[in-house]
Amino acid sequence: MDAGGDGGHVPTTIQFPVKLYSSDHKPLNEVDFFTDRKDDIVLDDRSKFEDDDYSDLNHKDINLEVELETMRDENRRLKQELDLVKKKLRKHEEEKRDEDPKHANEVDMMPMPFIDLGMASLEDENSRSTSDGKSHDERSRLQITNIDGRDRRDEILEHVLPCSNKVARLNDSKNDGSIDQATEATIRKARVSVRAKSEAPMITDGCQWRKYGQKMAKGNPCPRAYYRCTMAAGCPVRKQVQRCAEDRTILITTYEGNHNHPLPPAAMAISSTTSSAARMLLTGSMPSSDGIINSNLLARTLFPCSSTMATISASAPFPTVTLDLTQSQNSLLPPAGQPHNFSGENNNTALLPQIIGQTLYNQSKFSGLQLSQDAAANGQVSRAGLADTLTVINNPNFTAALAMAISSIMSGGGGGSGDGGARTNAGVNTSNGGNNGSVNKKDDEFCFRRN
DNA sequence: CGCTTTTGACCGGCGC
DNA sequence: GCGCCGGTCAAAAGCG
Repeated sequence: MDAGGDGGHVPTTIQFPVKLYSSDHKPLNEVDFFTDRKDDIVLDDRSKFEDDDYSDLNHKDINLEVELETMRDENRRLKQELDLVKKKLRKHEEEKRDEDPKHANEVDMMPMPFIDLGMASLEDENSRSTSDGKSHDERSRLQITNIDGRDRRDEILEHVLPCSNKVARLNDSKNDGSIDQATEATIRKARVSVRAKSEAPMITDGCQWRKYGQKMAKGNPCPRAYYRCTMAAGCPVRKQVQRCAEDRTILITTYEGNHNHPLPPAAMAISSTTSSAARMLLTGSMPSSDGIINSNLLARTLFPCSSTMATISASAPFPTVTLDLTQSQNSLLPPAGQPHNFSGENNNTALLPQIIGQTLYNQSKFSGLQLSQDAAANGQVSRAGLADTLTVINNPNFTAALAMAISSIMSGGGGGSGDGGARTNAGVNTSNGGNNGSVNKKDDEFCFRRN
């Protein structure tokens, strides 16, 4: 995300709502995705496309059919892979339970092999909370490599890094740990941007920052300030702060990187959220431009109760998640002139953790499957949405990342009450990348906004 | 005096 | 190769 892109993109909204049904017309959210029925998912497009309509399918439609079929094949393959992994996991779990009953629930909590989710603070927490003394990172690697006795990291990596052609594939890095480094490098490039109305020069997010630079960015009369985390020596986390060009009351804070030190609870929520979002952005993608769509699905999955909030730019080299709090400012943010405080130290505090916690809480209840009730009500469908959905739910990293995100929020005190209403307008917005004379043409943004 | 901020210079990536 | 641009560095200045 860059200044120009932040500064007033007005995305064109194209809706791709979708409701999924299994082959026996059972709503998909009631379907066990980890059964064979997953392959039988069909799109309930009857409300939109009558049979006669298919005769009018143009080449794009046909291409979509081909893509969809390809996607189904891929899903079958992934499912078989997943089944195999599940069997191995069960076996592993049983063996582990036999060995040491106190580990009995460990696999349940992390039901799939997953890449290091890498939030330093969470790793710290995990390492503290586990009795075997292994860090989360260590255990992740063990799971990846020991599930069936062979190294599966390449396969998993295929799910993690497909969205960026510029990220080196690590075919030669099976045994030296460089996968983690490369993944981390990619993750570091992923950014999370928070848009919030504020008269204060900087939002209070619980961390200590030192300003190390300021630049005028093209297309924005407001300077962009660069900050580095100073809570620990060598902490790689940086953030950029800039006012929106079109509405200077909007403060845009862009975070990049993962802290290498424990965080205070105040900073924990936003840090883990940005990290989780960034990782989900990267993990929920496909090898083509469709990856962007998947990322959007993640956005509306991750933030089901606030479709105006989540914006994801998945394009390389800096995929970016934007949390737009300006839409809900009246109820969520303190009055103009007061610094925003996400630290949970006063009455209106923990706002961001609350938002995120609530959305993740909702997500945890709906498992990411009840994606578009509104869409179904409107009778709108999308084949791209189907492929999109199938890929995401087939991605082991999705669940793992989601679980980690949820656990991070819960442990960070941002659980939120949750309204249970995972409603979302599954609108996929596309901007032309020229948002307000965009500085960075590399970011093609796909946004969600309530119409 | 030590820390932070400011600000011009420098560097690397990218497009033409 | 050149220019543009974003990002970073580091010396100087400011501040408590």
